Amino acid sequence: MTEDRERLSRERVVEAALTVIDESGVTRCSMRAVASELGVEAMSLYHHVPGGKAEMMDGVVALVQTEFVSALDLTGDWRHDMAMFSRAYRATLSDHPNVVAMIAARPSVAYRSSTALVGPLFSAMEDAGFSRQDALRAVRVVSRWTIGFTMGEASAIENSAAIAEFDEPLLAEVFADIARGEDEVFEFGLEALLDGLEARLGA
Amino acid sequence: MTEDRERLSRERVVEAALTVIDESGVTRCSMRAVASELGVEAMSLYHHVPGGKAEMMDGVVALVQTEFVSALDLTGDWRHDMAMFSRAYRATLSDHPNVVAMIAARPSVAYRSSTALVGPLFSAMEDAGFSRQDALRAVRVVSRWTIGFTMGEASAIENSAAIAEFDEPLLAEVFADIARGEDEVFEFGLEALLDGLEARLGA
DNA sequence: ACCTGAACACCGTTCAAGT
DNA sequence: ACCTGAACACCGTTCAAGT
Repeated sequence: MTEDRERLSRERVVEAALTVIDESGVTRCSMRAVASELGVEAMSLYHHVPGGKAEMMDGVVALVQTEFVSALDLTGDWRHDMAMFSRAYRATLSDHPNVVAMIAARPSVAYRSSTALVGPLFSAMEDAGFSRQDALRAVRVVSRWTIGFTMGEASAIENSAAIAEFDEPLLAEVFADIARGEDEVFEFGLEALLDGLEARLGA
Repeated sequence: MTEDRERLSRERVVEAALTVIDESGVTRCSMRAVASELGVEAMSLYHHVPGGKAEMMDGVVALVQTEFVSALDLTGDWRHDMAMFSRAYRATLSDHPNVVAMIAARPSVAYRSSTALVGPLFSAMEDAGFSRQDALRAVRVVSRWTIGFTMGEASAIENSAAIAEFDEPLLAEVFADIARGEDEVFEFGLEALLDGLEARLGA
């Protein structure tokens, strides 16, 4: 009881929003629901998140992004670091599947929370011989590949109930492949992409 | 006036929803707004879209997907067809930027509307020497890469107002690169990915 | 300074009633 | 068969009022 009476803060509001999203989905994350999670009235939130719901949701994206970036342990080897970035990103997003779509829709918020990653990754790539421009492109390509992949993954798992009901044999095969698990396909795509990027080193 | 009195149908409801989404965004696409677009009351829609808003939104995804798939002109050369698929997908999604996130969140609906594409593409890849499993994986990897890329693109353009306000020099550079246009980065990523996939032909 | 009650203009959806 | 008015249980947000 006394814990609920703890002082409200921007941080606590955003954390409560993430909790609601993880447990009940983005749709259910209303100002009223977040307030109730904190044992408070909806209107109280606006004192700590003046921008309203939009700012609160941006805060959730930044929180998840920061969590993941600060846990990275970069080595300076571009290919290793890029793969680790992609795998760790996917792992974090798997912990918060309902946040993936929010991140995908807010690239500027996501980039803003990723300075600690982007800098060292650029350096590693330029040290390896990539041009500045190709390093920029590569980071963007791998980020989006990872988000795109994980987003499909989050939705596919959610929709697995629909998998069985295909009479079209090819689609049934596609969905059976999805049901088998995504790890192999993720590694397949990641390696293909990194191979393709590495080939650009010669040119 | 008389046009507005035209008989309602599932097709007209879904088309009206797409119009509202294209013009005003997903958020504004309420049952009431779609009904108003058709000169009708919200409750009338339920007679043609019994599943309510969810079914209507699924219908919008299927409509956009079908539009794009039926316009494809496949050649049987896997690399050419895969590139064309990705480019055409991106082009269609650029015409409906507000629909991208909806598609990304409904992979099963999207696949269901893509039979005409998936079949020939598999054949072309198997003819070229890919295993069935690698063909499956490749299609999924390229689909998701394209969706992930286009989704970031749609959001980045929307958020371009935020580009200028970076004091962090690296992020400013990233956003300047984004502002320069995405075509080059798209082609860079697509070619890298296809190169990586082609390399799997040897293994 | 921080929290809140009441109110406003919206939602999706149900259901009984109209034609 | 098709359309609709009224109603229900929700939204985000404002604003004046409380402490």
